[in-house]
Amino acid sequence: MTSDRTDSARHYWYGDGSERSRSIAVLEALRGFRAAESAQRRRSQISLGLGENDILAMRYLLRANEEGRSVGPKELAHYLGITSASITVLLDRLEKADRIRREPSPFDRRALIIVPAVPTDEIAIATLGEVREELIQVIEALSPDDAELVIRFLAEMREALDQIDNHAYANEEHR
Amino acid sequence: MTSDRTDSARHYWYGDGSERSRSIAVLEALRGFRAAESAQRRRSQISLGLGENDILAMRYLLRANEEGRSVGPKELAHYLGITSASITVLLDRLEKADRIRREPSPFDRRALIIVPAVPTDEIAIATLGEVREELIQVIEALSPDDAELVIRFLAEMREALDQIDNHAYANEEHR
DNA sequence: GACGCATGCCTAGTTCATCTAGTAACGAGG
DNA sequence: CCTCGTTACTAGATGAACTAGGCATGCGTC
Repeated sequence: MTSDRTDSARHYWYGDGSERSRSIAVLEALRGFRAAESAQRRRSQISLGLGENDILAMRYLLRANEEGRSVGPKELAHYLGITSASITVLLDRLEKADRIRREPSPFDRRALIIVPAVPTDEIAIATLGEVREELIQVIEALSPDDAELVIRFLAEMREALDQIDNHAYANEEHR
Repeated sequence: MTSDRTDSARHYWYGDGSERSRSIAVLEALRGFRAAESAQRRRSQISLGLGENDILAMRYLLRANEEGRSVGPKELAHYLGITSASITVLLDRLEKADRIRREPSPFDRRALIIVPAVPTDEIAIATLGEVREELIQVIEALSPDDAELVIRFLAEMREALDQIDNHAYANEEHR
């Protein structure tokens, strides 16, 4: 296994106007946003008693459910990037809180399918959960076209991330 | 086994064209990106042995250092949104790994200043660290103006987040 | 100068979500 | 039947955060 990978294009520091330096500036901005967001999340003590991964899991499940697709623990674990042991505990939590049910898979008696036990609107709640007006204002300052651009950019970044290690559940089809 | 991938069926239940729904779509996109990013981070086991907050801390320190500003544990803790107890442990880790030194503050003998003990280039490494070409490609597909827009948007979101709970350290490093 | 209170960092002990390792049941193939 | 890989779970350990409290120093007041 070639475990190197840090050898690629390591041109140090920016300041010029190259594409590379623009890319780094964008990555910096993303990371800065992430830092601020998780700091804010910690400061406000995660209101709903739902952890980060719990919310992400519910979003994934509800969306899959809307598409008529069923999801098992393994797929969910891979999506979240956690191990099979962790997903079991996570599902225990969600099941105890009556947010999901575990049902036997009709095709494979070892496997489960996870059925969300809350209305789809809950996605909105989970998404909005702790949204502050301050953020909404920043977003609404964007023109519709700009908002569209931001959304598309983030979605493409997400897909790129998903494809980095993920050969099992994401067929490529590069957009 | 081969479960279909759901590609962008981004039809939301709130599919009107209102400003509110645009805002929610943007928040969704941000959260989706975050999900993918942290999953990816976990999958690739955080190459450097540095945790998330450790990297953010080093970035903050190195940048402050470049600006000729010195940072103490308290400020850093507030930036990361963690407690003073946690920052002590974090600094212990970084100091043991020879990434920082603790030096007495010349002004206040109770206080410390934290001096990064690695070259500034390390910012680039910390930023690029696990960056894959896939992401760079997405970013480079943006026009310069669009990249500018994305950066500005993310910076404004970060500021909004900082201001939600944060009245103390409103230092801005926005360049 | 000596007191009281505030501040900055650290220590001790706990909690919580993750991990690794190992187990039981099932599916597919010889 | 056996064997091997897969799926979900259990048990115990780890690590990074938290709360509560301790010491030293700084600063205002007498």
